[in-house]
Amino acid sequence: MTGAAPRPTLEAVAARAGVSRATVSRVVNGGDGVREPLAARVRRAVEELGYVPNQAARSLVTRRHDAVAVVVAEPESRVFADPFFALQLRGISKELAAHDNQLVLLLTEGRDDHARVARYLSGGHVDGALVFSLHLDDPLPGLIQQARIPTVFGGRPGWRGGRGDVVYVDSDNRGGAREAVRHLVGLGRSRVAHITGALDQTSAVDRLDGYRDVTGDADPRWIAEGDFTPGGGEWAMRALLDRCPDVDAVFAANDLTAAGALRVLRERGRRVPQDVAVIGFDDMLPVAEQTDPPLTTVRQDIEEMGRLMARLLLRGPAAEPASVVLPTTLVRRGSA
Amino acid sequence: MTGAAPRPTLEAVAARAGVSRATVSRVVNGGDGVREPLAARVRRAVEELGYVPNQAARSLVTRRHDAVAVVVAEPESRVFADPFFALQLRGISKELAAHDNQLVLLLTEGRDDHARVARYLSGGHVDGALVFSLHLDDPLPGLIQQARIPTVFGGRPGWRGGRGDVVYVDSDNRGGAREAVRHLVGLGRSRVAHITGALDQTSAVDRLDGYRDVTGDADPRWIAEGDFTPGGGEWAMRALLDRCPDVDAVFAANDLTAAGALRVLRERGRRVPQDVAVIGFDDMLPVAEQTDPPLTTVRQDIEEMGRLMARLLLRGPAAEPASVVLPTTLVRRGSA
DNA sequence: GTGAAAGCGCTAACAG
DNA sequence: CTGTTAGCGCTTTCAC
Repeated sequence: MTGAAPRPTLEAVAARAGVSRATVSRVVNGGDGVREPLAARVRRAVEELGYVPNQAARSLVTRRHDAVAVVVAEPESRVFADPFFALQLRGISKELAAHDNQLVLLLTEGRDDHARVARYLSGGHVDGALVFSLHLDDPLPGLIQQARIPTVFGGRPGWRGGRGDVVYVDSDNRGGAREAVRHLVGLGRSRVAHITGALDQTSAVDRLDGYRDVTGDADPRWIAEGDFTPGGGEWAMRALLDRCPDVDAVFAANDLTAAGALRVLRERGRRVPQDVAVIGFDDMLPVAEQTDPPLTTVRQDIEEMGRLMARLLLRGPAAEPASVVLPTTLVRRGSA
Repeated sequence: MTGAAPRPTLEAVAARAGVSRATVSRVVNGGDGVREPLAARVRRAVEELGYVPNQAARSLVTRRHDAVAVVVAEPESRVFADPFFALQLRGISKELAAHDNQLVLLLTEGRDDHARVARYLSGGHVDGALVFSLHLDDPLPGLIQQARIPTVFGGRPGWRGGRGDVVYVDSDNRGGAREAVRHLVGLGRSRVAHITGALDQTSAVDRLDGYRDVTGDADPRWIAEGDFTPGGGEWAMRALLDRCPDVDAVFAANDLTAAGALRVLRERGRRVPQDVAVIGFDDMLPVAEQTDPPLTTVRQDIEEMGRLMARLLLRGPAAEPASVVLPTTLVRRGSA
């Protein structure tokens, strides 16, 4: 494919306006230092010809692209199902727009795509990349680091051999988890269980660590593995009730998991919070406010995380690369 | 932001390998017509220097980008909630990957974004655009046509003044709707109602037209406006039952709507399909197979639509621009 | 303030 | 086969 009709060049505009290419260039890029009558003539010529600068040519000399790639190493099916990601993307989108940068979303599904994405990033199409490294064993982050373009990760990357100089934005998962569990303990609960998230994601591991920080070497039977989905929450809650019928509190790795757990608790006739107190994580309003009872949960500002990722990337390599860990806050509702 | 360390150029590789730039270029681009020993030397130099071609420079001369933009004129929130879109995107993604093209997803939310997207498309970053023009009054399609790059629309664009030469891929919404309603009539149903989709989308309008094709000038009270969501389906079904208690069949504009309608029917004690037969549209498996009873519905191959859009775009302006309307098929399950 | 000239890094004829 | 030579369209010193 070869773009449609030949589009007018700077040269053409210059000829039409009776000035030099340099002058047109100046006008097109803000117009400082060009006297008004001339500038007006140039603008008219641009208008008449429908001139649009060729970005490839421009980038070739400026080495800037005013575009940022967002790389998601997940099949669309998952990406598009995850409200968490949508929120983060919105934050990114807003921040980039404010800096007049174009957001370029690169989806990868499978090995072949990795190579293409790596090539795209190294190829000089974008000024930087925002990468979601959702899984511990994802090879993409490594590939991207080799592309040697400024990169900010969403969530602490957990890939083995992670070098020290990666920049990421994350919530204080461990601290938030601690606060949740402490709250349960403060409520007088002494048999606090935990339903984990998918343990190939650092967020799940960190929350588990936070739980352990408070409970110490708790009986491992009080830890049930989930996967951040309601179904996983149900399954784990059942297992938990079967092996520890006297559980009196549950800290779930996220709100969806908690929602699943709540369903099972009701099904088994446990009252929440009287018999079993439940705390989630995320504070996704559509979930947390709709459950019965409304969910006490650890809030993280997801959209802000996205915004911050973009900001960190755009500020360039000037400031030393410092990751940011955002604080979380406990939101009390009815479930604990 | 200014890309990181200065990256090696063709020149550098040529110097290191002791050949000319042209030779390196040949090797890098497939290597035909370069004798093996030389080619090997070049490859080693490329390797050692970590050379990656500068795409801006390449595009400047080839006028190709091997990248295609997918433009979605919807806020992320909606895009990411819609499984329909995810499926289409998957089809596109696969087809583009097969042709070694990079998919660049451009999201727009609000006026400001439109300008940026238009600029991006005109700026020569991509070889073409795939555009989802979901709403009748969307200004984006018009803007994009002005960008004068090859474009294929997803779904018949309904914008006023639509020129004749737009290329789009769509399902035979009208024909599918006709088949559904005819099926209901063939079942002996004589009071067939319709719950529409969001009528600012052509797909909803076309399905309504198909319904009318069969029912003729039916009493307008048998038509209730929905919005493609389960909630809308519930609401519309209630209205329908209130004003036409003797309704014996419902054609819903999509499966989600049908699912909502089914809930209300059960709630009101109507048996499906004995008292009221129900047909949906889409055949989204997770929905259609999970309802009770399983949903009879009009299937469209959504992923194939995506694939086709990409194929149409990639084949270039060679073949005359012909839109494609894919056939639908009625899938019989339990509800009608 | 404005223009002339020199490239940015690469590919594509065209010679040899 | 390989090297030489022109640019692609734009920005950017540097003179005027």
